[in-house]
Amino acid sequence: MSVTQRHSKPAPDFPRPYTTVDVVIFTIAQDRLNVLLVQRPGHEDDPFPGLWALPGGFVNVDLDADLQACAARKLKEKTGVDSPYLEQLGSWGSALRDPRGWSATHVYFALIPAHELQLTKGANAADVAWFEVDTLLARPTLAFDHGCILQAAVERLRSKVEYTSLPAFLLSEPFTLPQLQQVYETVLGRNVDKSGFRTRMLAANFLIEAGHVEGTSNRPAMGYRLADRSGPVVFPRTFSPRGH
Amino acid sequence: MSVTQRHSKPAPDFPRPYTTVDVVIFTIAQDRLNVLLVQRPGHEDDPFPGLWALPGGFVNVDLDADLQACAARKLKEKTGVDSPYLEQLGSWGSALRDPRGWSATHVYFALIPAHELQLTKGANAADVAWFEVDTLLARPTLAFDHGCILQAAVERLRSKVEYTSLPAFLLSEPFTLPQLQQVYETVLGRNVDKSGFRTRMLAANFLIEAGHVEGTSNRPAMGYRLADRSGPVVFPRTFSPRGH
DNA sequence: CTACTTAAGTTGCATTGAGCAACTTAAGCA
DNA sequence: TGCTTAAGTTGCTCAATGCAACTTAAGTAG
Repeated sequence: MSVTQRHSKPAPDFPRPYTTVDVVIFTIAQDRLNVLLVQRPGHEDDPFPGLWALPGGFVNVDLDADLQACAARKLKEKTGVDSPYLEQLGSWGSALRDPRGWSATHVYFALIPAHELQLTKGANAADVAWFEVDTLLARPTLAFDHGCILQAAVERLRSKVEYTSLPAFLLSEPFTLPQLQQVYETVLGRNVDKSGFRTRMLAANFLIEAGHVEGTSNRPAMGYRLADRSGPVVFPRTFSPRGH
Repeated sequence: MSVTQRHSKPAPDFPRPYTTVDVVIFTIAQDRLNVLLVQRPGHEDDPFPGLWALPGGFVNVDLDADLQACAARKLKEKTGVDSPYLEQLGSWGSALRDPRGWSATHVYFALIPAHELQLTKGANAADVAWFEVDTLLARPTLAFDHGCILQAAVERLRSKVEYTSLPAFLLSEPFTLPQLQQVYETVLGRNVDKSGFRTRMLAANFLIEAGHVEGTSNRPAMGYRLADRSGPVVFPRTFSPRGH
């Protein structure tokens, strides 16, 4: 089915920029923040041949009802994941970012639990891989302006982690408070106090107890699920208000 | 001069959505938050004839080096203001938001000091006017999805006001701390404590003393300028962390 | 069966910033 | 000279954080 419609009077026919959507897909693996990248085809006349890039592509006016749906489609194509946390990051558009001409990309970022996906055997599965974010930021050699975009995404994620429950979307349910704390510390890049952390999380009232989870060889921890998977809760204060 | 360039191999020629930029321009007038709107032409075959809309329009690939420059151009055309605070809000794109076809708009929001502009005698000056934000939000009858966009802009502004120095960009320099507090209270829609407010503002270290400002008939207040007009500072805590 | 280890979870205290309210200061004006 | 007004300060209470020590519940080894 098509989502296009009959036009009324067409708009004045300026040359139109390319319209694309890219997705910054984060996960945690081995206590590191990782991002999914796709290798561009090696043909000489493609832009940035062989370089790694964020998954994305042109908006398809026949398939995509809106930008968010387009981002969800691209995410599903690359990861098989269906409805993760998906938030708009912003848009980047200029005359020079794509050698083929004026283009604007609408960027979303997604959080998916580690191990919740198998990189699909579909279309171009071989060209898809996880990369450690810190490594990428140290030597950004991505296609287009995707290095800048990744940096902006990481900054947004780090800043929201200071005062929201976002990191919970990086864990599969049920998860324990120590696991959640570990994710916070990984993303923030510093340790947080255990007792304060627990007080805040439980006071924010977004966790539902889900029975004990067996540990390896010590006291079992309480498991939790999210009361509402549609979005994070906002804490009244940031972590470490005194500035670390 | 043109900002376009010679294409390398053209991209696969999908039908391209329309690409537009809209600007939500805020100011304070009579202790109310106001936004600038433009009345659409009355021709029957234009979309939303006669309705009020956010200022904006199609990206011009020959004039606009990038999206932010396009927003700055549109702002200058409507207000004559040159370099106010300008921040990207996000993008809205779908098959149905414009009856002419699939379109995506990149939205910016601007803060300009009250009285710093004269609505230009230029092009369509007669069709430009300020509207009280609270009134508009109560009965949203704007063109396209501009009602939703305005609501998102107000939410973003209110939320950032809780923990940044953004409201300072709504005042012309030099301004006093009581004036700044008044702007905070207007945007937040509630009163804040005087002594706490002053402590926070001065501790954040973004204000530079600029001599006393004469009052009407009472103790004169210290005037201040911004140390850095490129962006707001972020406070370590929000206002009223105990939740009002 | 008991003691040791590990990690989960709790408790107690000093510190700090917010909230509130009263107070002092510096101007104009009658 | 004293009143009015608004700017700016001071002091107290309260609650959340930061830090550190403590208790609890499991597995495991002798």
